[in-house]
Amino acid sequence: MWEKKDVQGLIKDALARKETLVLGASCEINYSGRAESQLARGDRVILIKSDGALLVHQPLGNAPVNYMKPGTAHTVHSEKDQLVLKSENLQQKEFLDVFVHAVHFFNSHKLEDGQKIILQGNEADMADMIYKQPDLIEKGFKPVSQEEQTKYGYVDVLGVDKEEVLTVVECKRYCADLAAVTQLRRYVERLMASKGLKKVRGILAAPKITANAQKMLEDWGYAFVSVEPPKYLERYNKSQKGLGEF
Amino acid sequence: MWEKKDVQGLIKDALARKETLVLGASCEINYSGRAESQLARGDRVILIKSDGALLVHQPLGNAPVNYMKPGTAHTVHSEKDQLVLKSENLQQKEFLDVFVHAVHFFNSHKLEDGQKIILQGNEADMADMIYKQPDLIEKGFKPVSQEEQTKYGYVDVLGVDKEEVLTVVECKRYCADLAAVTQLRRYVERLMASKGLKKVRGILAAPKITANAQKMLEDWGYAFVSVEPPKYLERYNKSQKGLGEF
DNA sequence: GGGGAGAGATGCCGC
DNA sequence: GCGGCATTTCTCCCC
Repeated sequence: MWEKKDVQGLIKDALARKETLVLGASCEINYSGRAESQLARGDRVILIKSDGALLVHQPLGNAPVNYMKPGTAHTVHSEKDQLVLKSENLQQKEFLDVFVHAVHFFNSHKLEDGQKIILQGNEADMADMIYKQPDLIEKGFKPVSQEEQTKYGYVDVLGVDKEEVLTVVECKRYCADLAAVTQLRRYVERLMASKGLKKVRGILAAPKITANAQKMLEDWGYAFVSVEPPKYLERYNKSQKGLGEF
Repeated sequence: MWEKKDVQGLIKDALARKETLVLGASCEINYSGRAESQLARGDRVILIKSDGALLVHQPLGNAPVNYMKPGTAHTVHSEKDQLVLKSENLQQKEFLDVFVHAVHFFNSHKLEDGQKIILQGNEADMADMIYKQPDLIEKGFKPVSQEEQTKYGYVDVLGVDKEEVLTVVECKRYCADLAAVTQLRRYVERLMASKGLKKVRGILAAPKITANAQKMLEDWGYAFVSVEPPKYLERYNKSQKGLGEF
């Protein structure tokens, strides 16, 4: 069993040495900043990183229940037989207090990691794919140069159709919703205004589209094209193919 | 120093007992699912929860670099003197492999927490505040009943101005952007169509608005009203007030 | 540093 | 389950 008095010293040392520290504890938590929160006593994992980032995780779920951004300063002290962790981010004007009732585990270690994650299959990769295979949109669709594209804002793919009508393609890697249609509409209107054109086509490229979004799309004279983002479920699809061969 | 062979057993036991486990290790990570990622060798903290959620944190930054959702199954085994953690979520068709080179620390514990966070100062609270103090929008603004509100969709506050013109108020707790204006526009148009009205006013209530959004708002004949969400920087403001008294 | 938009977004609530 | 939308969104990129 961990003595709170000992843990107080361990946390203090770990913070001073800029180590990453992990604390499993029964605690109460209060936060005040962009909003306010209270969390009554329960078991949580608290992670503090060398850049000052703090995360509080409950035993279930994906997202942290409380957190503080990098750049936060942390101090520990004792208060009426309680271990108190105070976190302040003065730039962000945010505050978080952890009142520790019991410590389940503690660890700290200097962690070294210069690697960056390589991620493939995002929306930019999807736009690249369409650039290289414009038939995915429709026959006769010709993308224009990348430079032209950035010039007129954040349009994913800009091109002309087989009748040389300027066409905006907005990519979504998920099921397209109302917001996606609104976004496409904004781009089309912006282009019509900036280029003084009467007709600019709008195409939404996504694996799926909701019924409401489809309706709004049609109301505005735009079109939907079903396109799967690259690398989507790649390993699953391979394993299924493997099974199918037997 | 931790022996990988020992840690393999510890992880296996912790998973079997549905404990929360924390692993500090040098590792490589590959992911395939909705996208694909590779992460070369480096030190990270890996958190696995009793519901199967997995989080991988690098030593810096707020967000996890890799993760798996609740419902994921985890197994450990040895492969060429390497400890390998394999995570599979068959419902989501997602896979994640962790190749452990060295273990810096490990802990596992059964965590109990039935508490839910209480958060105040979100957008719904902001809408409530406007309902109770309609003068925050403008003199003569009268909100209509909550039931009426839900009937026509997700309008934050629906009311009438001093000249009895139907008015949609969209709240944002942050600096309002182009998407916020588009959203307001969508609600106004939806209401005009469903009620057959020629004029419906649109008001964007937020602490700030970007210059572009302000312009688009004016182009469409809508208005901006500066409103701070409740509980915003409460503790900071109190401390400042305290200082000012001296 | 602000603005704009994506995210392996996630999570919540409604129907 | 899908749909619509907020999030203490966060993060990245570009100006």
